[in-house]
Amino acid sequence: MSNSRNTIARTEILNLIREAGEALSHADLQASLGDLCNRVTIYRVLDRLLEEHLIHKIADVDGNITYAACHDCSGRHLHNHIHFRCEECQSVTCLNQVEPEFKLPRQYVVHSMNFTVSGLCPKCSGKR
Amino acid sequence: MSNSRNTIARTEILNLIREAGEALSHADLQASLGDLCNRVTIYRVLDRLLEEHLIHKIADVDGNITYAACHDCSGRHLHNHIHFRCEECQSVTCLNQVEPEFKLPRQYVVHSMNFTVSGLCPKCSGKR
DNA sequence: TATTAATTGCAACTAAGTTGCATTAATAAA
DNA sequence: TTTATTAATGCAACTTAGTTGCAATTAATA
Repeated sequence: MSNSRNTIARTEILNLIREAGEALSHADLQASLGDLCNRVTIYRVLDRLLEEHLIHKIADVDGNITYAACHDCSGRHLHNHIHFRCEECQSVTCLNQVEPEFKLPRQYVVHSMNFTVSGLCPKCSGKR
Repeated sequence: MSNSRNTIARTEILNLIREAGEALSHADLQASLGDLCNRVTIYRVLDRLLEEHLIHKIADVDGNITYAACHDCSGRHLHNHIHFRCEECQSVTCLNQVEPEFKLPRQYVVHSMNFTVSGLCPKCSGKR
């Protein structure tokens, strides 16, 4: 059971993230939401949605943070899929079907992963 | 040929990064350097070292940036090894021997990668 | 040694994220 | 339905991270 409340800001932010074709930054959300809520509220709602495993956080190699919807994280919240950041159109997308394989020495305990590849997305590489 | 100059700040920063057993943040460097140079200089030296492919940049899932030495990047500067961030001791290390395997759809053009796994490092997982 | 341009320090600035606190409002209980 | 409880919000102020312009300095070359 959750004591998280269904507020307008929460509903709107979750909808925006779920319906976006790509991962959204705090700035993206703020632009879309206009004055529906304060920018601090956006930070706090994002924190809650992360805790509730409804969204996940993505950092590219420069530390830029974006957020994308979780698809099936009720059980485990591992997100071992690859994210792609396009250097041309700046979009960040989840490649849910691409799971990297790797093997760490036994003593390492893995809690979470952040795999981001940068380059040109299909749309932008085609334009060249 | 390079028109980059061998200054005291550059030499010291590169030494610190090369001799550290783990990746260093701007704050780590500033703490070690004391007043050897201005904090702005550290940012600028790091940018130069990145351009010269002597170090690489690592972002963990929270967007925290650290820097580690490159080992053999004269040819390609791809850094497709895994980085591990320990949630206990906060250290970030390069696992140079661990290269993840994955396959992107053909249209994607890859320029750089950022793979960071978080959890407990061998030292900290042993203490439990 | 003199010249040139890369590098630095400084101050001021922008951008990103956090905190405390009074107010508002979603939910559960009466 | 009304009331009580406490999660959530707005606001202002703050911290932290990184950037920029410019004058002064200094490494490297001639």
